[in-house]
Amino acid sequence: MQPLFLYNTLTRKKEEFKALNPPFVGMYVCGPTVYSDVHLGNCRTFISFDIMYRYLTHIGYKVRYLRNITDAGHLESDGDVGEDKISKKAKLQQLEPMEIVQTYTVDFHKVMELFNTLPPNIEPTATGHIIEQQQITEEIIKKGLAYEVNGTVYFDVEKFAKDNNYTALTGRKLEELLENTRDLEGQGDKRGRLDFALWIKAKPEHLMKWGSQWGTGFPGWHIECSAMSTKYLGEQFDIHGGGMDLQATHHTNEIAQNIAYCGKQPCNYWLHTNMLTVSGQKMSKSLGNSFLPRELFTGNHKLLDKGYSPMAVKFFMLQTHYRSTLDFSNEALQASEKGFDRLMESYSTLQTLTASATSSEDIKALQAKCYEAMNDDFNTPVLIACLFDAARIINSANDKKTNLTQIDIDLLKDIYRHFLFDVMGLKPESENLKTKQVLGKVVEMVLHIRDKAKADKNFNLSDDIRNKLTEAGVQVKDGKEGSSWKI
RNA sequence: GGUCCUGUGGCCGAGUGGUUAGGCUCAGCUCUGCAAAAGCUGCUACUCCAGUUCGAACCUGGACGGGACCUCCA
Repeated sequence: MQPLFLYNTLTRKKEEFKALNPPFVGMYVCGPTVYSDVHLGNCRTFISFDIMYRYLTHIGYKVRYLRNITDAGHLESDGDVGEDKISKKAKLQQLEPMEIVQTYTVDFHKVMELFNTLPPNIEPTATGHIIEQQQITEEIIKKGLAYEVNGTVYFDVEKFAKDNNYTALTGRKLEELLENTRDLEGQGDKRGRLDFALWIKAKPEHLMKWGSQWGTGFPGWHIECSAMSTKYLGEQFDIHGGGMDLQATHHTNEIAQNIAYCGKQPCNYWLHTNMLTVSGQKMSKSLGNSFLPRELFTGNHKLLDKGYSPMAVKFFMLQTHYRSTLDFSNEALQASEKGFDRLMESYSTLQTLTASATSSEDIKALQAKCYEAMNDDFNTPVLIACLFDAARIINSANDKKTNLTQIDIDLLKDIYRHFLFDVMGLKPESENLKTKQVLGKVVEMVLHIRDKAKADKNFNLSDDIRNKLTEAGVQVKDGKEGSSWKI
């Protein structure tokens, strides 16, 4: 087994990974809330953890990878004010809450498939684990670390913090947190300002609600992850992941819940992915500066010059380490797109190389560098740099400027297969997409010629072009702003 | 305001106390009927100030800039 080092948020250091029960590894990643389209930040996080999953598997671990679907329970704010996001949207659109959930879950899966990520081994839903969440809540009350007021159950943070390090994940001081927590209106019946809800009493108009010993309500924001990770990975497992924005609140509270429930730290390694930015600002739903994966693929967004294929976007993301912020720009995307094409082209070239008797390159060393990169906290940018070295060697060999033995050629094929395809989950662009892009350009060109004809008042020609295009299945529409077309 | 992270060449982005990151762009060369592709070469960077050190982009302190979290978000 390769010695693997990863950066642990809990210790703020790179540590060698030691599985609790090798070769088995339990990994939990906080999944999406399915009340609207996934945006790219979500995608980046899930792509990052997909690659960790793939790499752990590649070096021989048997991984059970869980990623939940949050289909209930998230509030507009952390108190008992606000509304369940899903039922809010449902009321807005006159739909059943589960209809919203279904729509966005299906869409989420489609997008993740476009990015060629593997499905998790288990993808549990919050609504499917209400009982488990209630049981944990009940147990925490029994331990004296939660209390019920008017049908809502709160976690007693300050009491918990007396015997436990509540802020272990952030390294903050509890006193400072207490001082700096803003005084929000409608904090309800909380005793402490840091207390958070495990179970929330539902108002009559609330759509998603369940019966419980505390009355009709719904689960709090953090409890589902504790419930589902415990159920499927046990009280202690290896890796817990999520976006950095979850670190301070969601994960901190999740750890507190688990310790309160069973007295154990839920997991050894906490991994956090950094944010996506647009023009230097965090891309987020609430800021409204996010673009949807589909908008990125089609280029149908005011910030984008053109569309980028899912694989080009993924490659772009992987050229930055997962713990660095990644800024989206047209230039950067285009640079990645070209680089990705070149890399893929070199793989085709590799298939046609003829072997020499001797080798002038050290392919074994290159392979070792690839492993070294991934073993260093999944450093995909360095891995990609190594693959570009491979591409240069392949192209040189193709130009007969360097020599490779058959053994080296086979080894290069292994490197591409293992790292580019198996670990990073990249794949050649589908012909379909490329054909479409080319077709689009051809049609634009024909229409450009037609515009010239129109300008010269050569309407015989321009009409002929339009008729022929229509025959071919391309509908041309002339508007004030020029011609547009669709298939 | 508090806590933390960060500042690298035209752009994007790795990185280690002394040795080439890599990609894209640009220029030149080789190849080519011309291009394209590919290869080679070049443009050789580390916010500023001070300190530690034989030596710092990499360590320490300060300044300035950017960002995240503290409030729903991956």
